[in-house]
Amino acid sequence: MTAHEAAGPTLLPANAMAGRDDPVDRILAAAYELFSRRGIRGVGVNELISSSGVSKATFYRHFPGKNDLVLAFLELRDQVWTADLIVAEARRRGNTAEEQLLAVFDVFGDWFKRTDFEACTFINVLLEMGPGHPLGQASIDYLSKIRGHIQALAEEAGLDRPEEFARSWHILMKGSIISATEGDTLASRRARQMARWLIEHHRSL
Amino acid sequence: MTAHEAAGPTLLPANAMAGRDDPVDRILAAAYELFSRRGIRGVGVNELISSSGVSKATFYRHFPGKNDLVLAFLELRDQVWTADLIVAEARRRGNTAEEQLLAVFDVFGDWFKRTDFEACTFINVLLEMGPGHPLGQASIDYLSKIRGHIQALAEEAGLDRPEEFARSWHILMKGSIISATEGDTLASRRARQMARWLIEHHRSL
DNA sequence: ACAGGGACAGACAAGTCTGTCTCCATATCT
DNA sequence: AGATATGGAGACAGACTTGTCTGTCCCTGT
Repeated sequence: MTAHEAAGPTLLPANAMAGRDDPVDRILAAAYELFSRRGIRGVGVNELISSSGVSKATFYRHFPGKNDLVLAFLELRDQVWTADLIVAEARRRGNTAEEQLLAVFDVFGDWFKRTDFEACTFINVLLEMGPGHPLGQASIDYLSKIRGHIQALAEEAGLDRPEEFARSWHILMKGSIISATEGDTLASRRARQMARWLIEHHRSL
Repeated sequence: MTAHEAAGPTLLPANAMAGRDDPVDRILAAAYELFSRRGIRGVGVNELISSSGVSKATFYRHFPGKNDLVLAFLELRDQVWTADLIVAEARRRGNTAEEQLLAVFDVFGDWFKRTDFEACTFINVLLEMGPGHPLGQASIDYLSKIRGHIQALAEEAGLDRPEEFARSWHILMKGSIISATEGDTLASRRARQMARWLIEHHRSL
């Protein structure tokens, strides 16, 4: 076991991590790029290491297996895509909580138009591996985390039954993503319209 | 074997276990069973032939390659699942065209509760292979065929802008399927509620 | 009766995958 | 300086994958 944490604080000089690129970062960057675009089974370890300029031994020193890298990738995707790209951007675009909710589909609209649009990683992995697989389960957890963001916004907006609201809302999000993958770049507008009706019915009670 | 043909309306075609003589039928039956449950890349040719009791030479005599079998499987799935299990059943359950439209989500509700629920094959293959792959394109075609059924019902119901209606409706169908894959068996009810609002807004010209 | 086609069985080729291993260079710590 | 840890490059193993090929059997048409 690589036991180097037993030493005191900052026994490693600062230039050790400042000078070169961390191999873990390079691996994760390559994993994000390749897994997002071509799925899990569509990318092999050999391509992963050659694409990140890391040796195979180094790869397996930092990750016990491919599955562990996928788990790290999903975590990274949750931070980069879910939190920073979707939720934070939607909160930035709207003033009220309701506006921020609807802005999710405006962000989707821009996202759908991107040439490198690659659908939702968590849905992809869930369907690719199945709900029984550990990676499928992890994807389900991250999807429910997305639903948690929606539920939080619904509570801020004072909407009725926020958990049920978030589940219905999530149906619109996922459905529009699949439709966009089919080529319907206007799916975000259709989902946004239905989302507005959903808000109205959770407002009056 | 997986004993699930004993319970009620099975997802398998009636001749799945029957055509004991024709090798093509056996291959297609095994393909339907395995591809539906574990995806395309999750099932190899060797398992396919051993599961159907057909020799490898026989397999390749009838299908030039695995892709051709997948195309035949998608066609079979369109007939068995889309046409017979969903559309025909929904039309049977409702009296008016509007009732038949809403009945789609009632059929979904029963389908979601099945233990062998395996999500929508066309979505699975589309996300697994990508929109650029021939199999992904074929899946897109079959998905648009499903949308055609919805559009036809919308026209029978005299709804406004039936093509746009069908696209929005399809978002609800696909989104609820993903949610059901995550474990939300009540996704059909949520989608049905939103579907009702969609009908109302396409009724008033 | 006999020839031929279809099907079964399985070896085999060529390539893929994940994961382990060795060899060597380099950089830091004692 | 010597010891230790980390990195790159790549050979290697074993288990896959798709697809081809060689046999042997059986069933059917003439």
